[in-house]
Order: sequence, then C-alpha cells, then structure tokens
Amino acid sequence: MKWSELNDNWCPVARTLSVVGDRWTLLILRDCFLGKTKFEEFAASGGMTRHILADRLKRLVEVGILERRAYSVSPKRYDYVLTAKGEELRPALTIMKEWGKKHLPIRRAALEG
Amino acid sequence: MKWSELNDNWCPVARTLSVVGDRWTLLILRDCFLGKTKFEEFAASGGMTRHILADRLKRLVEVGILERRAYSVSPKRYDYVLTAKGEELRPALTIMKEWGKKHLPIRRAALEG
DNA sequence: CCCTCGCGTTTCTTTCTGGAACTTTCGTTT
DNA sequence: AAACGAAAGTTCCAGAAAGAAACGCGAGGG
Repeated sequence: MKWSELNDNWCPVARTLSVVGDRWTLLILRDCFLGKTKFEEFAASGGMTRHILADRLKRLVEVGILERRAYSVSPKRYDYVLTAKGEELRPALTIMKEWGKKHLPIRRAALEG
Repeated sequence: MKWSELNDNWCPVARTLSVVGDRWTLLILRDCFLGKTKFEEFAASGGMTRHILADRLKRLVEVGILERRAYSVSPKRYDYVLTAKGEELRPALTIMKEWGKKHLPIRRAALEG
C-alpha cells in the first residue's frame, strides 16, 4: 500500500496518520500549540527546510487543521492558525511530550541544569 | 536540521518523534496494540513493504519499545512484543483513533453499514 | 528431493528530502 | 528615486529513502 492510499483505510488511526503521520507535520503542530503562527516562525524553529514547510502547511490547511488567514493586506501576508479540529490533536502531542521527558532524556550534559 | 539529529533536540516532543514519528512506525504500534506480534502478521496488515517493516522493527527494538523474543527454538522464530515503555504510547494512538473517527470518515460507501 | 513456511535481505527504480539560492511584493532608508 | 530589507514562498540539484518484487535460508513435510 502506498502512503497516499491510507486516507481511505478502514482504520481511523491510519486515516489520521495519513494526515499528520508525516515526519515534520507533528512538529509544525507542536509549534502551533506553542503559539507560533507565521511561516518565518516555523522556519526559524530549526526544523525542516522551507519548501517542506510550505508543502506541509498547505496540506494542513487543505485538511482543515490549520487556517490560512490574511493578517496584513497592503503587503499581502498570511499566517496559520489552528482550527477547533486541529486543537483536538493537542492531547496526542501532550502524551508524546510526557513520554519523551520520561523515556528519552537528553544525552548532552547539563542543558537543563 | 536533519531528522536524525532530532533525538538530541531540546523538545521532548521532537525526541519522541525521532523514534515514532516515522510514516509507518505508528502503524506498526497500532498493530501491536491490536495484539499482533509476528513479522508476517505485520506484513499481512497491508502496510509497508517487507524491508521497511524489518527496518522499523529493528529500530523499535533498539529503542526499547518492542522486545524481540524467541517463541520457537528448533526453527528459530522470533516475535515482537510491546514493553511497558511501548505500552505508554497507547493513549496517543487512542486519541488519533478517536480523532480519525470523528474528523476523517471513510469516503467510500457503506463499508461499515 | 522438492515444496512450503517464517523471516527477513537484495536489487533496482522511482519518489522524497536537504541545502541553498532565487523571486515577488511591498515598506523603509538614504 | 535607487537601494535595502523583510515575509512568504519557489526553484534547482544531488543524495537519501521508499516501493516492488524477486531471492536466501534453515527447518519440516510429502
């Protein structure tokens, strides 16, 4: 099965993953939950390259997790805000955060005192 | 940043995703939560190709989410069972299941009567 | 002795990703 | 007014990863 065929899978988990199961998409959502909205903020977050970011944002908008909203007209500028649908994914990220804190401590020394 | 550098990221979500944020890994975990343990069961689940499956299982064992356990000696056979650490990811999958059921209904007709 | 099962591994081709520069549309500076 | 800079993408190319499908291999069975 191809990844792209997953959206019609019988399993709701698979369908969800067809939308957010991508390498970087959940990291974009994390940034959204941290309050970021602008392309340059996501880009500066140190994650993916710009064209991957653009692609993922487009897909998140298509599926209704984010909304692309003009926040300036004269220089046309858009930002991305979570919809209610997107907000409902926050608990999943929270679980991953707790799991990571518990099971994957940072190996480098003393970054967190 | 490369995906492989994510495991030392400051963010616990990013570290978790460096382990399970892969396209197919969460689908393998779903199968585990449904009680599957054997290579052929995962393979028959209709997801990834065999060499991707082999690779992901290896990584899940390395990181301690699954345990590779001999269930037969004379023909050497191994299966994969969740560890306690792996079990703790189940709530995240449950959330994704509920989210998928709510927001991504199957488009094909009448599969679920 | 050849077949099959379970569990992968190899090979080859196609698609995706990483990195970095480039574009476009304005607003600001000199 | 010409140059500069910021925001939000796009484009190009080399290299990495994924998909398809055949192959390997050790044990048991007919």
